[in-house]
Amino acid sequence: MIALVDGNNFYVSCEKVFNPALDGKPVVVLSNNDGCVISRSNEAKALGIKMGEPAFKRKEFMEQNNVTVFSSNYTLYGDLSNRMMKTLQNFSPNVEVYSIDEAFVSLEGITANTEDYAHKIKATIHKHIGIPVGVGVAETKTLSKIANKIAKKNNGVCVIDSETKKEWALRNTLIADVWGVGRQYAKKLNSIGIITAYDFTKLDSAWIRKNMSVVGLRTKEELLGTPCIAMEMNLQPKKNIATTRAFGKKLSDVNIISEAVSTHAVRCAEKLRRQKSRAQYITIFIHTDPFSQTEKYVYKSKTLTLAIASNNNSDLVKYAIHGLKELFEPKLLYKKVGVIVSGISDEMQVQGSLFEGMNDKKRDTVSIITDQLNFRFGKDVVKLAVQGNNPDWKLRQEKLSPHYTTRWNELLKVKA
DNA sequence: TCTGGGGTCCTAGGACCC
DNA sequence: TCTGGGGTCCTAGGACCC
Repeated sequence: MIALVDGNNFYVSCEKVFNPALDGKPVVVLSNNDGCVISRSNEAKALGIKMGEPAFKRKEFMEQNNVTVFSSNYTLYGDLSNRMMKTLQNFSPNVEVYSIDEAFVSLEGITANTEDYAHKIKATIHKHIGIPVGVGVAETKTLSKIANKIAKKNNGVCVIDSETKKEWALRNTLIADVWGVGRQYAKKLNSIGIITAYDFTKLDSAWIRKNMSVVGLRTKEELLGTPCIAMEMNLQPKKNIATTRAFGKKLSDVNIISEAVSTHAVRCAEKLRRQKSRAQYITIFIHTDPFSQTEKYVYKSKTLTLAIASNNNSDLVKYAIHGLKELFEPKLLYKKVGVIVSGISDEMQVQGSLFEGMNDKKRDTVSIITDQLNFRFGKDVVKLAVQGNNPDWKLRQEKLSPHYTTRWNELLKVKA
């Protein structure tokens, strides 16, 4: 059996850990740049605030209804997530961290009563981290996702361990809510009369193969109880790494945009070094405001091949700036730039270049020491001059909560 | 005025090889 | 006049996930 443990309204729940007075009140967390609503408390959902809604459209409504609003604080959520995953590892040696707020936990070899065990997991996470979770248990990942959804409507735990329960669960789950079935497939399936997960398990496999590829076929088998999606316990290195941000305000100055691009490139380099990889390609993209009524939308991108795969700051920045200069058109008002690195290989296995020799060890050392200093003293304490200091491209984060668990000077103060 | 930021996998079709 | 049969690699686009 596999348990899916999933934090309820995760980002909002993280904020509530340090603001217990918010319990029972409407709370939302916004995306970067305070753009869209990306996490809502149950009370906020009840008010009709939708996932992904632009915050500015709901500003007045949220003020009138005393909704507490937070900018996203990924440092905090990431830290609480790590703690949650560590706690889960006490329950099973086989934990797959699936996303920031959920994990699959293999219950293979656990002899305790499944229902009791699931309740114990839920209670322990709540006690240790302060986050409410739902636990869904079933034979396959796809079924445990369904169990988890049912759990959240009940007391937080749902175990599907018999044919009767399975059929009930499948009959009471819309096909659109099944893991692996998105909007497009749901529409197509509904149009031929497939409404529930149960209907889908009765659908002809050849039709599924033809219209939804092998991925759809796996979903059908998983719903029937045959595992097709394995547990993946080891963190796999990323095949693509991206750092992209919308600007705090629209920009047309290439020098300021260069600061943003080079900082994004450095972030990508840091992510590469963290997973001990190097990248062979770098893509730079830039675009204007896609929502603008008055200006035309312009999107451009450029992919460059590095002479030698690299993960050091100055290499990636050099290529990124080069790419930007090729894309940049004066007089346009830009809204966002991004850097994506790909062609990722192991740090230790680098193909040298016929013309440029091997990697420059000195520059790699500089990057490593920069990492150490920045980890100890704070992000970008040591940086390249081109990264600059102009605030215009930086995110809007007007409602940011403190970094309660990761910065000494932002620790919660308690009066006793 | 104000609309996020990451990822993965699969397939078809074209270009190429013998 | 007749024009096979087997592969691989790459890319763009489309679907999905959080």
